[in-house]
Amino acid sequence: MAYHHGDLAQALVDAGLEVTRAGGPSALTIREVTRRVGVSPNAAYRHFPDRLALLRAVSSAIEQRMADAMPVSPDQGPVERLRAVGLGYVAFELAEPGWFSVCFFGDEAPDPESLNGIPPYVALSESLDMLVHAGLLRPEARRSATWSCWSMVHGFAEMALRGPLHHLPGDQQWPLAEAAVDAAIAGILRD
Amino acid sequence: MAYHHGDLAQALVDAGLEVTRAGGPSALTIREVTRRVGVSPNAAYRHFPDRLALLRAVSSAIEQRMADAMPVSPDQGPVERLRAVGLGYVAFELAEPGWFSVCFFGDEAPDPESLNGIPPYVALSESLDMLVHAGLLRPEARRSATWSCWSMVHGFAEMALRGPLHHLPGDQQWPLAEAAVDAAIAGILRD
DNA sequence: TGTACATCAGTGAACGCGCGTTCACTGATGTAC
DNA sequence: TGTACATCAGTGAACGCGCGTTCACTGATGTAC
Repeated sequence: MAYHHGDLAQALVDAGLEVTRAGGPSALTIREVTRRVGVSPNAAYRHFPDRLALLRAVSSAIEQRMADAMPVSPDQGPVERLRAVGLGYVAFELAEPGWFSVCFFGDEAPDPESLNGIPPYVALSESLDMLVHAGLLRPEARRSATWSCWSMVHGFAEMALRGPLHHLPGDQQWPLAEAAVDAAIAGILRD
Repeated sequence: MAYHHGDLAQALVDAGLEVTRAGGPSALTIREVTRRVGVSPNAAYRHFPDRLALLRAVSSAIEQRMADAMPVSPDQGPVERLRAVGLGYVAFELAEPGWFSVCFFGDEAPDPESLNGIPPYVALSESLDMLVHAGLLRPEARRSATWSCWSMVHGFAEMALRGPLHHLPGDQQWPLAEAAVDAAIAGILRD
């Protein structure tokens, strides 16, 4: 209605969330996003210098939603907590594969420093700290355990989303996900 | 030299191997591949009905190379064998990420039946069978163990290739890969 | 063995697509006096 | 309070790109008699 949109930047990010939800990072194009908002393509350049800048803004918005979608209940033992974090990760990646790709496997990999701002990484870290504190995980195995756990859940989600488990219906995927998470946990615990 | 190329189909597949090696499945375009062979774009349509058909042919060629690159030595115990298979998988994916994406995570996921033609899957299967036979793996856990192991190695490779371990130099990645594979094995074995 | 002819395997030009981005512009908004 | 003017936030058209694919074609090859 107004010639000036009001908050076009936010509207573009919202549209970006829509398109990446279904199609991942490559689905975000300046033209499609502006089309959805009902604005000319180059209007976007008033708010973002180029496509990548818009994609980064969308990525940040997704990280926020990820945090909201993966709450941790505090009254759990360390093993149960780690299990919940792992299954939460798989569930979120299966539920929102497009958004997931944007954050972790888009055009640029997250660098080690920025990991602390990424909710599932923080949740994983805390769970492992609790395991060490409880004497269930050897301190010197703490670091590699991070990557073993993350590898397992992410690998499983990839199998289910784009890999050989893709053809399996969801209710048959889930028990396999649980088995994978349990195997990862059993594999890192102190003998 | 000859107007008729001789074996254009094979030449196109070879060029496809080149481009996908560096750029993965999306790097395979009719125009780029024909350009490399020095032939007009539509010459490809004499040999392949469309782009996807060519991509499939390239994918088959890669599977063959994968088999050659991952030999199994027969004089190993089942656990050592599984470990070697897992580390071989990680090593190949790290060495040839582009090719890897073509086979497992290209435009179409491999369906369950065709898995038996895929070398690393076969090697994994055999190792797990040996574990069951040796009494180290419960038979009813055999199926889920397949996916747990595969998830771990694939997930780790993704972490190292495109994920948060990307910035780590290779010699620091490898111990983490070994820890991940060992965790997967320990996690699936009979308690 | 020679030759007519079918077929095979290419060519060159073009179509239509969607993309990111730039250009010159204009109407709406806010602000200084 | 009114007004001149700067700035802001859009528009519409266009450029150049690479893509898959199709069209009508032509030179090379092989084969039947």
